[in-house]
Amino acid sequence: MTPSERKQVDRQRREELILDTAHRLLLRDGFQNFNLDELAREIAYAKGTIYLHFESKEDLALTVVTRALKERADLFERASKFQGKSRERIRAFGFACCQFACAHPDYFRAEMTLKSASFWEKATESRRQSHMLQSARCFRLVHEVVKEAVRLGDLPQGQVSTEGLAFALIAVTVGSEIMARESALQLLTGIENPIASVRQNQDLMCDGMRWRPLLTDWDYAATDLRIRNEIFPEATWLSLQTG
Amino acid sequence: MTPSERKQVDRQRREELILDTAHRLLLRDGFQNFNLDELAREIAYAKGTIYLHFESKEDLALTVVTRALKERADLFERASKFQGKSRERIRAFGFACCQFACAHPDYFRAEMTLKSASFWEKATESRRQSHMLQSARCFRLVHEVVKEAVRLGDLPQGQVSTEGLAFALIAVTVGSEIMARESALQLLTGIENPIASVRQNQDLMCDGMRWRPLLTDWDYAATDLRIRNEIFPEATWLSLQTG
DNA sequence: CACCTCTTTTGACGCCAAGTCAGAATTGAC
DNA sequence: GTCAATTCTGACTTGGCGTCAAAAGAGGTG
Repeated sequence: MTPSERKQVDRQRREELILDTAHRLLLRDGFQNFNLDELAREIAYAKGTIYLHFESKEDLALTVVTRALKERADLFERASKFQGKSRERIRAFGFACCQFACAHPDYFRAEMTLKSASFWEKATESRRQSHMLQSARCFRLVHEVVKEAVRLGDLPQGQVSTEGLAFALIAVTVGSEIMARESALQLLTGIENPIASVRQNQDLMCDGMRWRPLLTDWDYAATDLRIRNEIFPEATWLSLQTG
Repeated sequence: MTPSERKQVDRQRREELILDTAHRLLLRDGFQNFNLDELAREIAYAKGTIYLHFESKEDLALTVVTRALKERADLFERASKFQGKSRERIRAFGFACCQFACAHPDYFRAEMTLKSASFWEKATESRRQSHMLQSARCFRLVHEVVKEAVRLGDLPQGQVSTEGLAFALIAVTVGSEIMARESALQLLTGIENPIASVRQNQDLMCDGMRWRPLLTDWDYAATDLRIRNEIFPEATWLSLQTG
């Protein structure tokens, strides 16, 4: 390893230290209260050093969020490997969503914050692009399964394009994840397990599309077990649903 | 009118001036860039005066957002008056959502921002409560129709509670409204008309619940016209959908 | 090792905006 | 007209983002 290579590696390591620490502080305090002086103290580098890596507080926060989004896309990638009927395959994505929601319960709240114009435009172009790239990965993986389902005849395509169907799945998922964490709404609806609500709504949406086999025509609990065993052996939340 | 009554009225008027102006500036600049010195200049009162009405910048922004949410609840209230089959009645809420989305396209983005802990806790208790009150009004109005649909046998109730079904409708709506305004996703999905996407997804969700009459078994275009004529004569967006 | 140059890191400082409060202005009673 | 009470004000304090001149470090040379 040449000295200049070593420098690169050191720099990378430092960037990860910044990101890990920033992630922790962001979770604890939220973006508004998240403080770069404190971050500098925690990582034992000067504040100026942070600005050697990131152009602004927003740029840093976007990078933290994009890292989480990449995890999501990676989980989706794994989910897409599941072998089975098309609706079982899309169910594996639902499983991935749960896995992700457990690891990053506040993800979508953060995602919404950073999409406000005043935030987004303060981040660097390259970081915005890499966020959109991960976002597109997620969409494409879902869309592929939808297209295959249509091709196989499991999913009747009426007026709505395959893109529109993929969008519907994403919308119901994101909406459920966000709203199920609303404490006021939890009280009103009596939701105890946000994850179960998300999956329930995904099921309703798939049934609405007439994506076969319908919920009542197949043992999806068995599918879930297969998904866990074959794709996400590390998943721990599944017991919440049945127990 | 006594002098003290007149004072009350003046104060109220001033509060509305603040809220109207703040609303405009918030839309233009977003919460981050929204500046109280500028607001003070625009309303031609000193900054201190703003603090006679609101405890903090967050408190003010929450009040602006709550005013919009009240409009939403009022539209829902009107929608609930529609006479027809239960699924037509819930469709009137979908119509109200569109009406609201036209008036406040950025509403949900703002709603998400203000629900982050660091924001929410800086507003006064009473303003938080009045936000939750309007939120609950929206939920209850939807929930009433769901319960009635179950009672009438239009909506089979399986595992999911009526609250869960109402939640599903809200989740798909909010999720669609938020995601349909994501410019990156618009590109990927080819969504041109966010409003149409929202309604489409609501339809899919209702079909998923087997809420009768199903989309294919009823002329809902005719229902939409009735809803407009009878409940929302001021609506202008409906032509977008058919045209 | 001493010296010099080039790179990297630093943290005190400038600046902007939220929130405060002592005093100015206004009101209304007598 | 005077005075007390109320209302309003905007200069000031505070806190945190982002900068940049200077300090520290790295590496080469005699």
